[in-house]
Amino acid sequence: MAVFLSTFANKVDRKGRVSVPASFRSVLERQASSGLILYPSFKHPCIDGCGDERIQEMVDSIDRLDAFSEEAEDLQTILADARQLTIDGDGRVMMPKDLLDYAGISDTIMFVGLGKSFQLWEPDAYAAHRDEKRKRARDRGITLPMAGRGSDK
Amino acid sequence: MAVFLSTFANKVDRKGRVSVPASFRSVLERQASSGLILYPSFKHPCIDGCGDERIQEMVDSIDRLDAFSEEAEDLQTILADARQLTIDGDGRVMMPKDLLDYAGISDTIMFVGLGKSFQLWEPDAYAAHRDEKRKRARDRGITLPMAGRGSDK
DNA sequence: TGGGATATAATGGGATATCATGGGAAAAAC
DNA sequence: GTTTTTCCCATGATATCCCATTATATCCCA
Repeated sequence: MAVFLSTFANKVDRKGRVSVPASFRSVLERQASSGLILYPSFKHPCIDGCGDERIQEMVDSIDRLDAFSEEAEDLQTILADARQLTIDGDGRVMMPKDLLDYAGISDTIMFVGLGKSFQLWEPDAYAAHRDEKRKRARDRGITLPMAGRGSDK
Repeated sequence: MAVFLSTFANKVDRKGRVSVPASFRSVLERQASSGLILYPSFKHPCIDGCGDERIQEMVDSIDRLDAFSEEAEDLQTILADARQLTIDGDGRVMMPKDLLDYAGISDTIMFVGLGKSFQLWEPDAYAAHRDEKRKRARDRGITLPMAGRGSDK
């Protein structure tokens, strides 16, 4: 599997560990990711996550902006707040407390696949967020502008 | 065969497994699909399905949008709700319970070929849906402009 | 063109492997 | 020396693999 797909609800144990969903692990391994990178979302009360590949792309993208622009500075805060977690032999990571607090997570984490990246949510918050997004998508009339096809025009 | 055609009714066994129709499997294999992707339909009480190829295109398309745009977020909900199922040695997949619930499926699934994709329906719901669609097509007088021909202009 | 023989398909069930999770002990940090 | 982290093993649930059975479709040859 090459992309982060689907959602998974896993438990945070008393030591602060969580199992990374097996399918997410296989995506990360394929990226030769030495682990997994998390940072607080600046749009939502959740945690954004990805592998090394994606972070590298983000760094390159930011680098392409004007060096001292406000935009570049804002985006650089993502890098400053990011954490690199190593996955242990059982497929788990230690969740930093401040990130859990930021997302309002207590004992269960929703892993949400978004293709090239993923998010971690508190289950109820995610349910609300998902409903809102789906509703908006439906109201607008969702269309998939597919790459590499005539309809893409 | 290169496209998903015809309809097939297969049983969901007590373990939640279903045989993917052999002709659908051969289409997926031709795509080098390691499996099959399912997600709840936006428009109907049924499950949409396709191969890896199509999802990969979708991910690439979304990736081309601005990383934190609303449009990208709406489209990502599809990825979050999608499931990748692997086809076992006997040509079967494990159906996730929530998808079965969404489509109201209990013990029999209708596989409906739609060319480049397909749908899974509860048999009675599909019969009703099919009648309605056929009736509408007849009332309107259906026409099909074929691609790649003079008439296409 | 029959009509039996041989694939292919769908389905069922038991054995095995994988995954998520919990807890203890060793190692490292403070 | 106490706390925190890392490593290792145990467990239950669930998915996966493997084999058997049946039905249908395809093939082959008289």
